[in-house]
Amino acid sequence: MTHAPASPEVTPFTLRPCSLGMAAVAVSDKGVCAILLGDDADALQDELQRRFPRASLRRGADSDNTAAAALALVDGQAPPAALPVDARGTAFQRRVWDALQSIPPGRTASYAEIADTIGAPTATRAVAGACAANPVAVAIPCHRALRSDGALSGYRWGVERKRALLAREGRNFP
DNA sequence: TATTCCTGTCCTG
DNA sequence: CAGGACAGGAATA
Repeated sequence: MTHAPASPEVTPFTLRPCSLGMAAVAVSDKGVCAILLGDDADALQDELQRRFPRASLRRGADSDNTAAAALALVDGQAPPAALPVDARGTAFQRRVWDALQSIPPGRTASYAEIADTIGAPTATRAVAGACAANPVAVAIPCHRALRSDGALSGYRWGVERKRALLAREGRNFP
């Protein structure tokens, strides 16, 4: 993401504890545009501001339906309706994110398999980079991407959260 | 198993 | 515009 998204002046967001720690959820007029996880509320807000440098963040999404659905998803509940996602990124990143969306809960894929799926079989490492750039945790299931040898590898918001998400979906790791 | 090299994309100076 | 960082993977010894 070279330049700032030409987002509207005001981006409503909400910040609250969840089963995975603290979650920050921001919504645009097109859907949820950020789901960030962490431990510290202030740090999360800083990260949100870093992702949307031109947006003036406004804390007021607490009663927003989309934000509520996103938080339900983070807590492991099925959202009442399909959750609209507004994931901004480069063309390459969106191809990776689309591929991730096609992995059902309880299943996983290796970075190499994803690279193959999007037609860039030698770009496995770039795929990992795109996963790390995923702005919408859980909604785009980048936690279902594993290394070819089955190892958990890494997770932008902590390997422990990745392990917890996979365990919730029925996959357990030592 | 550990080391080394190759890899594509994105960010920063 | 160049250089470096990286959630990988394959080849090598």
